[in-house]
Amino acid sequence: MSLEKEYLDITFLKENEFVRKKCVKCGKNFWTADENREICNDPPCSSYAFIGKPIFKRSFELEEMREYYLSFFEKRGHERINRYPVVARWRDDIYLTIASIADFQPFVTSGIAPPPANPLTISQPCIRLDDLDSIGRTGRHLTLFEMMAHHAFNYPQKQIYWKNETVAYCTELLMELGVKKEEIVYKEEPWAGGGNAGPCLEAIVGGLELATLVFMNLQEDEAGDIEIKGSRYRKMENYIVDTGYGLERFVWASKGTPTVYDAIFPEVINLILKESNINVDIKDKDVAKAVAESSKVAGISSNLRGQELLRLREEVAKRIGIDISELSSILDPLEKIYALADHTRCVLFMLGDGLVPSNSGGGYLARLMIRRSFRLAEELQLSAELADLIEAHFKKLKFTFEVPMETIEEILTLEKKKYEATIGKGIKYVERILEKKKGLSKEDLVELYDAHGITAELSAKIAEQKGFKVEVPQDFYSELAKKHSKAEKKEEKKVKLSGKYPPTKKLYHEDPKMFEFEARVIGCENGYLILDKTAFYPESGGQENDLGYLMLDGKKIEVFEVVEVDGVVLHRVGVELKDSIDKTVRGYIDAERRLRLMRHHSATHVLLHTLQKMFGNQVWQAGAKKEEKKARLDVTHYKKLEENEVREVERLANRIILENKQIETFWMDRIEAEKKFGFRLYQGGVPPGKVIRVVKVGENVQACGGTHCSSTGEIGLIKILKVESIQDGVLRFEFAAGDAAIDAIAEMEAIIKRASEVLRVEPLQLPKTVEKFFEEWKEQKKEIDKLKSEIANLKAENLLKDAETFNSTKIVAKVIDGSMKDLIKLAEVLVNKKAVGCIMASGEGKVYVVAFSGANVDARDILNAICRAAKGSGGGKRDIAQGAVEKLLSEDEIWKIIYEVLSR
RNA sequence: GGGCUCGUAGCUCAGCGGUAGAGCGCCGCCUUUGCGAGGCGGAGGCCCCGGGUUCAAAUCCCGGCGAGUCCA
Repeated sequence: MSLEKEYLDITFLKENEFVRKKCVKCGKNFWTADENREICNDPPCSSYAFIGKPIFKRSFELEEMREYYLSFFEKRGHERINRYPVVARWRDDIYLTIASIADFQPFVTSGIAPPPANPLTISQPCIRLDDLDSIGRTGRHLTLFEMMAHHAFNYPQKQIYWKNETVAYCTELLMELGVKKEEIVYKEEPWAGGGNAGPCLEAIVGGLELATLVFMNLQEDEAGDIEIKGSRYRKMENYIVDTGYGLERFVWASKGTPTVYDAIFPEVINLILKESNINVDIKDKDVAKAVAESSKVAGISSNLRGQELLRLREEVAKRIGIDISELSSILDPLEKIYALADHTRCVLFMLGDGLVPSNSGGGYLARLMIRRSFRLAEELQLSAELADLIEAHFKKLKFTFEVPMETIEEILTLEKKKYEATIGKGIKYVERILEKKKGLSKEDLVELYDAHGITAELSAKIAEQKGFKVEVPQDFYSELAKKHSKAEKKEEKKVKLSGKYPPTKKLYHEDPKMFEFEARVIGCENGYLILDKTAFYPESGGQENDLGYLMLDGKKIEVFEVVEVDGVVLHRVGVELKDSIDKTVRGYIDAERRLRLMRHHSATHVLLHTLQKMFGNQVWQAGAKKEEKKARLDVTHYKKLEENEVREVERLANRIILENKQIETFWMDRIEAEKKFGFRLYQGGVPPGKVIRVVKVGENVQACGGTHCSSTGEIGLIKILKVESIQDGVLRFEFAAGDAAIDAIAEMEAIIKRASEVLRVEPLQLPKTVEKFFEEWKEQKKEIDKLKSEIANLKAENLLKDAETFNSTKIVAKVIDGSMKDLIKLAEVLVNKKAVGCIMASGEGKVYVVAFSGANVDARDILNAICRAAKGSGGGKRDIAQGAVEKLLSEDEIWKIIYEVLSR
């Protein structure tokens, strides 16, 4: 089955003289009200017609256009929704918000949770980093763009609107903006992404795709009967209107500027021009023409890398009749300016929404963009700081961000320091390789980039400055890709249930201090017992599961593990109890353990709140675990804490405990909760469902399914045990609360006590004493070394006195007491005195041998001869060789062997 | 989340199974009216930690800790 017929029932198109045609160039279907149109108008079938000739009746600034759009749909019954953050914290499959529909995946689109409004309209800032190389070059690519959208979520029992209305709205909007009906083309292009798919119409005007109207009604299913782009899909029960109108493109189309960049942030472009050493006048007619032609040509090309880019330039040069090198001298710097203007806007949203730069995870994407910006700024010899550009964007955009400009500036300052350190180190490294190898191989370039962050281009530049010719190979980046292609993904193991069970009633939510309960057995599978209700807390939200036992028919059954699968709580008992179904059991929970876990859970909320209060909104929970003995909390933050800051955190957290604030838990409509408390609710991830459980600890509010104390006083105290950075930008706090804190402190005390007992000093004197001992130990070691050298000298003199002479060389053959080190020291002295010989010493169950030669014989030959005679092995260098043997030889025997070697 | 690189003197690093090194910095002496510089000498090392292999480990292998970097 195909999607072909999906387009035929859009009566609006037929009623408004739109007819379906097949593009004579690409062969794809499109709808047009222009009876003479033969091509779909989508590049490459045609090229931009709006540059220099705006397609709307007036020009719009970003905020005007956004407001125009949102109020257009508001007037037509849509509720306006505030934007979501660009950091997609409610998703575990993507780091960044890539589309407006991403706001509502997966719970709203799958029907588990209702949408915040229906229908709704939104202008959602989105970040896409897949076309990084194209940014600035194509005139249309942006890393950050706003996707204006209206969405309608239809369910079998409740339909809002579907294809007809959607196409009608789009047509009305465009016509209201001054586009003639005949200029609009709706191109059929099936859409797929994120596990969903559906028919889609692309709205194209003047060769520019302005909007995408997706009718999402399919979901991925191997057994599905519809195939799109290689995957199989089946119909969904609910169906969703997912539209995407490119705000920046609308503004571009309204202005008809050479590039989208000129249309949306001319202020920043001008600022860069002013602060850099580029003397290209973008207002100059020839320059504008070159840029406009470049955009047009790029508009009809999809792939823009390497060779393709060169061909694009040739084409542009031919069209406007200038030399390609002249064209490049205009476009090269301009493209960098555009890219920098784009990148800094993206960085503003990333950091503003609380992303902390890091060397891995989502934070890496922020660092990637920041470093690219630094590189561009360097190439443009920009005198302004990145923060200046970001502030210019900030002032223009008038958006509100969670993280203030001062913090963004501080982060950028730190990032610059790190970047400069990396480059500085890298340059030295390149120079060292050049020194050694007199050139750079492809492998060197790959390693320099992969392990040291030095781009191949920079390496080549440094090499050139040192007088070496290095070419960056064409397949450089594919070589890299090869290195990285090995990644594998682990499947999370989940218990599979064969039967169907109703969701378990969770008694632990009703009363977190219920440690005994009665319930009915409703199932038993693979050693897991299923009850109709339970007070056993299953492992979730980083809180470990409860332990305890069940009483069934007077027998005690231990519960080893508790897990939750799709709302059903499973008690692992390790035995099959098929005949227990419908029987009543009584459950007993290990109360001490649960209380400790509860204290740790509440303490985690207190600690997180304290950190956010102290360090700002970029602090987000990045993971947490609550165990019986201790808990840990990972948070994002851009710098390491000083010892006194850790103390302060501990002090403030404990103050909240002293204030004995109330801890409330309640269920709340998720939309209402989001509106009231914002996305900061979702520190520990996003729970599914229409209503969510909210935990309020003092001022701190979080969505959380865990068990909690009833007031902060019950936590007792919080003791921070350790703060470490598990990766750049993520701090891990290990701490203990209540009893566990007392235990942890006692443990530390015991260690100190033991140490002070050994050293026989008061704990207060420990640091001083240890330092003193360490210093003394080092000094004594040096003294021993010195004495040993002196002894070696004396011994050597004695040995030489007694030594026999052979061919005017002193021969030493001796058995002494001493360690391997002593023997080698002695050998060193004797070699300097031009002696030849071999010394043996027995120790630790084996016999050490050292042979040495200060004359015309190889010490290794002597050693080998000894080893053969005394059963052993060894090796070394020409003047000193050492080894170990089984048998201690007599001095006569040694002498004889040396004599034999010398006589050869 | 996955991969890679690196932890040696105060700093920058070399050594990569067999005697722990260089440059800069530091200290002393000589030279110089002084500064700069030069000459001679010297101090300064748990070779990140723990285990293994080996006659022998800074060096090889495994684990940990720390730093850096690339990719998704």
